[in-house]
Amino acid sequence: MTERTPTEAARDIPEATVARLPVYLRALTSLAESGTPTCSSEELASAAGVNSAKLRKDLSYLGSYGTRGVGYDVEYLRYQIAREIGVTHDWPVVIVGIGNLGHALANFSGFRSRGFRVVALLDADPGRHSEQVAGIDVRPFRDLATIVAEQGVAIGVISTPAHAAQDVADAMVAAGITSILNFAPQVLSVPEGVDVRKVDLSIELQILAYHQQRKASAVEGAVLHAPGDAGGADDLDGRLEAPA
Amino acid sequence: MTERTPTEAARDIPEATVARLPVYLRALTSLAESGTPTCSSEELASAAGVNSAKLRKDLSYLGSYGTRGVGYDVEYLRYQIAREIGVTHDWPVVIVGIGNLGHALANFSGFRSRGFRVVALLDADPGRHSEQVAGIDVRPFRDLATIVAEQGVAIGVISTPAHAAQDVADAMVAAGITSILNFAPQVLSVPEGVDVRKVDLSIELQILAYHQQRKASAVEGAVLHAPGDAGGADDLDGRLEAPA
DNA sequence: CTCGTTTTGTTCTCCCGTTCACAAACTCCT
DNA sequence: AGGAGTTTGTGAACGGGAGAACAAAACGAG
Repeated sequence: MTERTPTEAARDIPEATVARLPVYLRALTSLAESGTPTCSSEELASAAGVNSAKLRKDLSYLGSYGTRGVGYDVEYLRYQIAREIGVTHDWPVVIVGIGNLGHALANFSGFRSRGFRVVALLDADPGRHSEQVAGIDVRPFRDLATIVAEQGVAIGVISTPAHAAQDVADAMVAAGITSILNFAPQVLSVPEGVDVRKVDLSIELQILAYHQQRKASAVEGAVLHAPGDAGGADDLDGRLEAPA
Repeated sequence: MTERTPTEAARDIPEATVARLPVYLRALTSLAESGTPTCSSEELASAAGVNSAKLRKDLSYLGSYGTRGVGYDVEYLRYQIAREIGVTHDWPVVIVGIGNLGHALANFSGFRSRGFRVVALLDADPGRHSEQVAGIDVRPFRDLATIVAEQGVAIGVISTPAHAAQDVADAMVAAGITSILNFAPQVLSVPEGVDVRKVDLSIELQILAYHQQRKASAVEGAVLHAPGDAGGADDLDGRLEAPA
């Protein structure tokens, strides 16, 4: 790996590893707060809820930041991970769609403390433009392009109802945003080069329900529910909207 | 495998497939609403944002519900998937931690419309017990066991601050809940047989930030930021809490 | 200085998931 | 009835990630 400079880091970190780095970061932060100066891969792994072999392999993609026979320096490793995933920068973020979820997101302290700064809250509904949420004025959605350009925003959060999400995404892309976090239950189509991550509350519950159903039927051995409810699909109204 | 009954379905559906079934379900619901009677794997795949080969393979785990040369009957397939993941049942759910996020979750119409019924909102703070959220009274956290037993609750949602999450999880497990959806930024330890899924808002943003950082440095070729900010870790205050 | 202990970093193997490619099966048209 | 055109379902190749296992490296005791 031939000595890489601090700014240009390892070329290819596996996606699965990238997804775990923030977890390690949090565990390290917690260790640092409790005054622990160093930790072994075993300790850190258990704090992060993963296998220690996996942890060591993940960290090895970043470089050799540990000391054999000793472990990892908590502060040092924390900084290395933070730098790698970019939370030492300041990331301006816009949130579009200030319903219940948008409210919660705007107030979420976890964003601020991780280097994410909410620079604007946008909503298409003029009725909301008088509000202030988390000390930030709610502004008209059409101001998006201006704000993005002025503040150099690269990351946008969508917390609108599903039917509005694609339009918002299009506007974000047009304004120059290249990373989108989508909370609306809607598949977004975006051009090449734009990253979208989706968080879908009801999907997570449905996955749990699937496993729960299996656990239940494994136990009771298919005793209870009558199978023949052919009209069972009717209780699906099918509507799924993010909070208004 | 030798004619399985409706209730006890295919034995082993891959986890990755399970996670996509709700997406297919939503796409099918949308197609049904627009009056489409049948669809090809290509159409459904594009509506769901996946590859058509993957879609067909996923569906093949459920059975042969399509017709070669024709496609899938939208209503029929929708019901089959709904039954498979269990959303034809009614799932009572409790939400613990009625802060900003808990509010948003309680109001989220996507839960109700998918067969999830919020039977109780719980919070440890007595100050909230006078409130009503989404037409449901907020009740004391200590009522958890009673409610779970009376209503047959199997699924619990945690939207408390991180420091309370483990205690809540323990109480849920003790009360008989075996599926937990955790929004608190905290690794939960639970006994064998209990499923936990976590949704972590700030982790998603950090993953985006990582890729964004790489995009940026790929473009500007490491021109701008001065590397030598050794104190860079300081702007991480490290606190991460769910909305109070 | 040397040996034993601890813990990292890495290699190797296995498994899961994705994708390709094609045969089987169905419809429609003549 | 038969053939052309479609579309599903699946076998097989491929790639990436998980976990075990071990060699390399650091520390400490004597």
